[in-house]
Amino acid sequence: MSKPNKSETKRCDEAKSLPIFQHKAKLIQAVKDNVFLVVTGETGSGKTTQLPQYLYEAGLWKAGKIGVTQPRRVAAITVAQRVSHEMRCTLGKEVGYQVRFDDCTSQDTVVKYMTDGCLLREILADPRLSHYSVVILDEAHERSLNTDILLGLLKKTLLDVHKASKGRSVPLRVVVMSATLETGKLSAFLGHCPVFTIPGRTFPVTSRFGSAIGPKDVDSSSYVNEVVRVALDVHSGEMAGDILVFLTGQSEIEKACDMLYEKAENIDYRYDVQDQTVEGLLILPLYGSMPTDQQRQIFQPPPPGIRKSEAQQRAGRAGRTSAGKCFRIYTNEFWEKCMLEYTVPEIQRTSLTAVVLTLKCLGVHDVIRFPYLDRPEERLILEALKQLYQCDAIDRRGRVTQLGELMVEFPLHPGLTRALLKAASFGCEDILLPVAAMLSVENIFIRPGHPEKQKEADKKHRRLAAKAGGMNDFATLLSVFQWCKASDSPSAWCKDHWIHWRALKSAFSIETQLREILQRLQQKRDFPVETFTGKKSELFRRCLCTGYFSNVARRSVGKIFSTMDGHGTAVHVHPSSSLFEQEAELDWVIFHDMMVTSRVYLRTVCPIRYEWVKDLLPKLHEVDAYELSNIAREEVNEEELAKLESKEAKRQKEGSDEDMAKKLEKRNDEASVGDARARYLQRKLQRQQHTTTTL
DNA sequence: AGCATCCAT
Repeated sequence: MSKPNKSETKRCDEAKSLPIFQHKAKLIQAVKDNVFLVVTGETGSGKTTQLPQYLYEAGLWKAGKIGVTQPRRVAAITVAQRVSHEMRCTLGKEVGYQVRFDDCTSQDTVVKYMTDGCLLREILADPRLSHYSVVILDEAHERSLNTDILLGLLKKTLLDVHKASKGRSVPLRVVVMSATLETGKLSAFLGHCPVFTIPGRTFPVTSRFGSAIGPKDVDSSSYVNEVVRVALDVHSGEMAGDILVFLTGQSEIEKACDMLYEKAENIDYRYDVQDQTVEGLLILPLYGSMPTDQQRQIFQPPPPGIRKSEAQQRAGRAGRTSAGKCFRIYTNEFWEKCMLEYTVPEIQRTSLTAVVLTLKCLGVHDVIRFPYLDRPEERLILEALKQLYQCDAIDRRGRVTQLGELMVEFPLHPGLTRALLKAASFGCEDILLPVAAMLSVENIFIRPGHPEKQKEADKKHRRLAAKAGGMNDFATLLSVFQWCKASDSPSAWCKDHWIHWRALKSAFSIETQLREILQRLQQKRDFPVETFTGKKSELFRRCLCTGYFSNVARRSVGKIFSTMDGHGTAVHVHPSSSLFEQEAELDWVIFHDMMVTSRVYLRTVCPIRYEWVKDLLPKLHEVDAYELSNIAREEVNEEELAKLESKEAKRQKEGSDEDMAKKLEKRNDEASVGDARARYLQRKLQRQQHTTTTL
């Protein structure tokens, strides 16, 4: 008897003992009978691993692939591994996965796990998803931006029966899997589709609050210490059993592991980032191997932004095999006063520029009335539309331009893509590709907590910036990329210069990916080619200006800058910038992003000359954003439209010689008129939306 | 004079 056989049998028994197994036939029927189906069940009910297998066994794959999306890469990969194991096939054959930089699928793949972003990319190439028989959106309650967009797209495409049958012999089926809390809302959104609940066996969980973290400690960043302290208390004071600890990220997990190792070498622990409901899960078996129905214990730190709904869901994990206890490290008062009920969905708190371009490229022109599960503020949509117009991705009627069709191919913020394409048109993409990649990864500069080491790191970083020419943070990023890449030992180089090697490695992969996309697009006949006539030393910054001219700021008094986006926000150069303390020498700058902490800071900054943006700046204000979303033509009457057009003509006549800053101030009044109209339209839309969902 | 979330294409 060989070991693999034994474990396979065990795994098979495990699958049959899962709560979902008893509902197999009914589930398959429910998927077959409905275009939309919501499935809910506790973590561990087996819905993620088993449902796709049931659908496979039922033969759905013959009509097209069974696709399953996950909000996170690790989840997509590890679930695919497990399912291929359970189905006894090689990963990448019948069962595969696709995440960015890692496509483990083949011609034979019929059960495909992937990130939600990957499926969105696939829809761009094949809007009808003609290779799929069923798409399962998993973890919909997490409300990731891409899952929300997929939900809206699939609703829009499939609820329209006419469209659904067009170009497809078998209608696509959509299963949305979610935690119990969100199912009513999801069902209503999807035309009141049925909800299939997999009842889970759960045992009572008693929760108790801690004493260390109260309302005054909202910013407490050292909560890991408290977690470790409570873990050790539970370890020595409570009955035997497993302990689960929820932590916010990889670095917190590492920190906790280090501390535990220092304080209690005898504890056997491992961490596991495969769990789908948390970012990191630390498992501490207390006394060697445990019986399975041991009392389970959990405690929850208050990571910045954790919500009551998430905390409650996690506490439920303690009651999966027997009664359990949940130890929270924060006080009852903290729970009452500091924690929100739910997370604001990502779609309502992020820049929508890239998403709106994707929608437009998919033929969704009226992006304001797109069916959003939770509608983002109209202001955010209009802002995205304006930015797309400004970087030539859409024309003034809101139609995607040839350039926009090229831009959507890049996994970048459209402004950055615009700068890259400008450089490519001059044949100098080599200076922009690394910058685009470096701006796509997390901060590459390490800043240790230890004061001495911090000084040392800051010094090294300043030296790098100076060596790169100084006074241009974009150029610093380019140089760091090139130096590291050219080094004999890139990882040692990073260590020496206090640079995140992991971040740089991913910047290298991203640069390669961007280069490949660019090369593919350059084969096309309509790829823009231009000749640069200015000074060679200005080429780099001129390219950046093409993409970033909506991020222009001008120094007003002292170290205070004012943004030129019409808001006139007072901003400062971030202390990490090579332009910090050089403000007196500056006049106009462009910046990559703004960060709000004690002040509004500009991060990644570069000085420019006013002449470079002079002709571009009026574009920030000359257009009516409603028209960009195709709403003006349908909603505003003829008279209003005529008024708008004459106003626009007047603006264009104003010319650009007058002092830009003064002009922008003047427009604040005009903006308030626009706002009033925006509110009116918003109300009207809400009424319409209400009618749609209650139909 | 003073810097911080995480995930994803």
